[in-house]
Amino acid sequence: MRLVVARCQVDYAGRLSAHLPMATRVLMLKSDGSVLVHSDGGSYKPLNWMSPPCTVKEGKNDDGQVEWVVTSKTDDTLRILIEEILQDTSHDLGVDPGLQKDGVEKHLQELLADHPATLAEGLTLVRREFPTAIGPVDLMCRDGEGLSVAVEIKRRGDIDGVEQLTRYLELLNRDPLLTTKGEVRGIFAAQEIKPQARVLAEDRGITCALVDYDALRGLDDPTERLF
Amino acid sequence: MRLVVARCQVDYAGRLSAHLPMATRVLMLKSDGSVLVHSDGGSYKPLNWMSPPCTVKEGKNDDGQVEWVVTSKTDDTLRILIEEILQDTSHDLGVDPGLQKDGVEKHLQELLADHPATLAEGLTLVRREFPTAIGPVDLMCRDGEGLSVAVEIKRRGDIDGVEQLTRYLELLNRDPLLTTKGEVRGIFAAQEIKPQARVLAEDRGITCALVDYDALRGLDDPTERLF
DNA sequence: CAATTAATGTCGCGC
DNA sequence: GCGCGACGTTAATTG
Repeated sequence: MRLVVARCQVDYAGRLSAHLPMATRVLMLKSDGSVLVHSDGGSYKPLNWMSPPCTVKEGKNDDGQVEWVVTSKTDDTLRILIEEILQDTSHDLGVDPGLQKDGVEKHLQELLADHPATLAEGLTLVRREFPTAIGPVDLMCRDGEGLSVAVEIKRRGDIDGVEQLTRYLELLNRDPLLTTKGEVRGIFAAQEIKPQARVLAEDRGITCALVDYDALRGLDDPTERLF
Repeated sequence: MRLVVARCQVDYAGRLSAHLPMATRVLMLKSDGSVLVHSDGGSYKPLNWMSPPCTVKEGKNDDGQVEWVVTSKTDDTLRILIEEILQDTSHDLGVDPGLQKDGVEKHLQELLADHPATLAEGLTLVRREFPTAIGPVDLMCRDGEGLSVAVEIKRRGDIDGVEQLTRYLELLNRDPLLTTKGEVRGIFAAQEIKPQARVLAEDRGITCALVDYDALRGLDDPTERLF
């Protein structure tokens, strides 16, 4: 890992063209050849970058100025013209042991699979990742009357999720094995449901269920935490 | 902007929980309080981070080790336990003049608006950003027989774009002014069309059009480039 | 490898 | 400020 602070100008040509005027920035060169150009603001996204695999070539342009040219196999090019270097350090970081996550959709699905009744009275799990021709339904359940219920789980429930569940229901309702006692119902479960999504869901007869992640986690054995 | 290279352990609690074991990493502290934790790999996304606005508090934990606690208004917390600092430098970068872009969907829309006939024989432009109750249609056109044609433009055509165009068509076909000579047709134009999207489009009677960006650009005056 | 889907997405525009 | 869609989305997972 090499960290360079420099006054530089950056030009990118690839899927689009982009240009950064001369200014002081931080250049992060990772050991896989990738390059990040950061300013003192914005969020974690660099102003400009090159994704690995790529190679950096240090040289001089026609005017004798230092220029780095970063190229990838897909013909993307990042050209960094350097006017002045304020810092240039290198460190051996070694391989990172990596990130452990807890609380994403997969985990939410596990919790709801263990406690389907929190979604609707009398609901029991039939199968997780129930397969259909266009992809798996997050949870397939059965309610107290023996009716099939398809559950789509999102962390943030927006209109796309409702469309997705609608497509599943359309398919599932063509299956005579699932509809013996009546139409397959849909439940749209999310930690947060956007108003538009709620309206669309109700319009399609889909039930919305707000999920309380912390409460669900509380139902589980506390020793099961990752850390 | 402060750059720190250190052996550290990181824990994040917020919308999810995440944990990074002790290892050597780069910590980037931006002047708005945001913090990025980078390893020597991955792509431009840090292993962990805090988005602005947030504040960093340097202190010591119960064992007397240096600990940074980054907090935001939304109760997100990033805890960085520092074992050893290998580098610690600060620089005044000033405000970045910012990025200029060229070549994204907007530009694609301009090009297709200038050359609608590349989408379908005899197509002429009626209006760009044709307004409907649920948002503007990218291009509203008319074909050789005087039929209305709605065009949705994407760089990458996936299923969402087809759903979007479907919703537009549903609305447009309720307008008697547009349907005097027959139903409004839909064209889904993109530089790349995913198989799923193509199937769904055909199922709904929507025509798919692959757009050749370079060829289109060739039809235009080359002096119009931004830089 | 391609395709599909989630994301602490982020970013920018319009209302 | 919220809602919505684009993004050089990126990144992970699965067939």
